[in-house]
Amino acid sequence: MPSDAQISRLKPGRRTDIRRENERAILEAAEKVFAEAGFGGATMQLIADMAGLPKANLHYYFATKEDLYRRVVQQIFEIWLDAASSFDDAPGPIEGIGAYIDAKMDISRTHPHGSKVWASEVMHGAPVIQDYLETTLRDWTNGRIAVIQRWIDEGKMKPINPRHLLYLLWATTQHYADFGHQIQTLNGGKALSDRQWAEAKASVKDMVLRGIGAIS
Amino acid sequence: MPSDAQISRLKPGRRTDIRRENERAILEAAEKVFAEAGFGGATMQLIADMAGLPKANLHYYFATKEDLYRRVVQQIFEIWLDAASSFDDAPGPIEGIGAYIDAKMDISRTHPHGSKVWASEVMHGAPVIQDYLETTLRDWTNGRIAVIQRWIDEGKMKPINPRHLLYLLWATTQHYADFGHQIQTLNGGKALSDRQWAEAKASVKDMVLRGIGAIS
DNA sequence: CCACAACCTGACCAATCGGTCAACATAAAT
DNA sequence: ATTTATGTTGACCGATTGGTCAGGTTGTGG
Repeated sequence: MPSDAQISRLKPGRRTDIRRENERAILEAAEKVFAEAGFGGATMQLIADMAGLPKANLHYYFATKEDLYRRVVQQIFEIWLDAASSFDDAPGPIEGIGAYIDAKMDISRTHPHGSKVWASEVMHGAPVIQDYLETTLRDWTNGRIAVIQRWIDEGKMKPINPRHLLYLLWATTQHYADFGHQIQTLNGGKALSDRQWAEAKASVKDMVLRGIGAIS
Repeated sequence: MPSDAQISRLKPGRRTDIRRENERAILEAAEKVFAEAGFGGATMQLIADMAGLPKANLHYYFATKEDLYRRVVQQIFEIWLDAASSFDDAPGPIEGIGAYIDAKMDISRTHPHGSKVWASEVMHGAPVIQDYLETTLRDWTNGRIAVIQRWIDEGKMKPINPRHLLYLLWATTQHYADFGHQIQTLNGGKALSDRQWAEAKASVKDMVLRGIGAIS
């Protein structure tokens, strides 16, 4: 059940700002509601309440529930793609994969809702972002596999399967967002502290980098 | 959208068999529908159709949608707990964690729907299995952490953080079920073959066991 | 100041869904 | 054979939901 904390929403006078500000508030509320209730369980009324707008006003900015949902999914996808820059200009796996883990873990902490919406979307067969998987994500994946393979050829890491390394990285980093509730419960009901997050990041980096033979 | 392939359902004459067989067909259909549509998106009508029963008959065996859902979630949880036996009587991490990865990966292949339902349940804040997390799962987790710590103390693996190792194991193994659609898309739209599954299991075990210093 | 476009919203509607129920069918017990 | 408990089902209902719309308000360019 989504908490009923309302998303802050300013009321600027200028026309362009009104549109930008309302769309931002709606998207922020929608991300949270879709994450906590799923697409089918989410209601436009609840999103409207959390954004501090009447429901009819939502449909003025986003024609349908699907439109709104699609925007939320695209948002987290773009954030993840940006985080991939850490990968490119790195001299080796310690820097590249280490920075990628840092970036993905940071996103799991700052954007847990978006991560859950993405997970839910994929679990349901990616009905709205299938084309992204087949184009952008596939290209991105093949590019990183090539980079990892180069590091292997250069003897900077063991000859592991680059594809399954990527899956392990995605799975582990996103787990801290998608299964955050389970982790919190196993942490005595308390959210991970700054120190515990740092410990998590260090642990993941340590195990992964040793697992691929980049460190001993 | 769930595929409309109907669950096979026999029609035995004996009373006890009728109950058992119908409940089995309903649970099998429900697991698939809940996984593919989420709790909110699933409809009793669709589950009934897939089980080959009229909707009213569902409510004869399961009073409410929540009752049916709860049974599905408990089912996968028990399957996972059984898989943990691999952990206990192992002399060290190579055998124990290796066998655990094998078992969890096998479950991801044979019970992908159940895994997704569990993931969805946890992502939504575990509204129906919160008590399981706080009791059974917590006890189980603490028990395995103790086993791993013992292996560390005995010098059989590096002093990594046992809790985050468990999270990495859960995340990675379940990823092959929960994100199976994404993996399939990145595999040219084809489900992983037997050979590819074996490669996945070997890759995960290789990276993890080296990551914890159990192998070099 | 005026006119137009953008923005806002309460009331409403058709469709869908979880769940109920009364009537009926069948298998097992007596 | 008769009774009884269990299983089956179409029809139905109240509640909820996504989406619409007519009429109003507000900002902005001329």
